[in-house]
Amino acid sequence: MTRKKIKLAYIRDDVSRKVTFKKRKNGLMKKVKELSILCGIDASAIVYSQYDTKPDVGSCRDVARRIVTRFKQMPARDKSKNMLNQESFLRQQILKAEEQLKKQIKENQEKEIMVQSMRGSLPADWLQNLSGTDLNGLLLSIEKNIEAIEEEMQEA
Amino acid sequence: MTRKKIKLAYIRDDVSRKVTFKKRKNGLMKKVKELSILCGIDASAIVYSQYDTKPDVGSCRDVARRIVTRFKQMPARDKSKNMLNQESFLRQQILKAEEQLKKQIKENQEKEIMVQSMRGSLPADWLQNLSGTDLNGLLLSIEKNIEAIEEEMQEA
DNA sequence: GACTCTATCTTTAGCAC
DNA sequence: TGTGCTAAAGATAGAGT
Repeated sequence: MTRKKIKLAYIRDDVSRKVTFKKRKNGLMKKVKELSILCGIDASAIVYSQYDTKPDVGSCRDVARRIVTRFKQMPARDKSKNMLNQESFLRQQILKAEEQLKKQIKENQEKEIMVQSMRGSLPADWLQNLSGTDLNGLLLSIEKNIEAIEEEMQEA
Repeated sequence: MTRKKIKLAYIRDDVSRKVTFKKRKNGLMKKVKELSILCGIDASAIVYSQYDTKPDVGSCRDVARRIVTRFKQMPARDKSKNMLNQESFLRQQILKAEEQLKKQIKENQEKEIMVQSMRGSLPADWLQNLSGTDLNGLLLSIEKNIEAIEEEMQEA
């Protein structure tokens, strides 16, 4: 039995790539969950792949559980007090965020067109996975990567 | 030296929580990168925390590199052909996604109000971290968790 | 394919500086 | 705060079922 370490490079063999993907995706989601619990923070991982129809999002149920637990533990009067104070503040913040979001989408039109073009070089099976819901996440990840992509294009 | 295993629970001690956070965040980002490279897929992790002003996003430069590499390797005629075909298709998809996004935001107003209220039970330092940019991500993560939160609330 | 097993590799908790 | 160390805990590659 040779259980050696593998090189950090694209796995050519289809079977072992898929097996590795499944194992490591599980491992990653576990790590996300652990980090979230241990440090009391919100963390999530998003994995787009040919192997799943939808992008797999490791969000942590325990985050929700923690929020609700704290809410239940609060005395009733503090609950309503807190609710009212925070609500107006957060309402404004969310409205502001929505405006920014729309503005950002508009401003990114040109960039998106460029990215769309580049996506022409992706495997066809990737494109088949693009459903309406997937695309929101796709836009997010493209946005995150867009600076790196632009740098790479400079060198071309 | 006692290097024992730790329980999977919130670390009370401020110092060791922060140290653990830093170490594990690095580990997580490394894992994301490895999965992405080994399996040729797009993966990213988002970590919101008190320790960083902005949410830390582990997107993979190598994803961008791979896209551009494939693009450069393509014969010129295929490039333009591919660009045109994909562009119109993806343009439509993106427009559709934008509409859905706006609609979704509107529909989620009620849910958001409930979540805002629940956020009243969060530590004050979380709230201080809410900048305009953070909120987009926050909305995303709340959206991901909202079903879990609602289930928890049923039991309350 | 989806499990199990386990030798080996990798991550990290607890310290020390 | 940051960096380094190391033993133990944990993840996983390869193989078998």
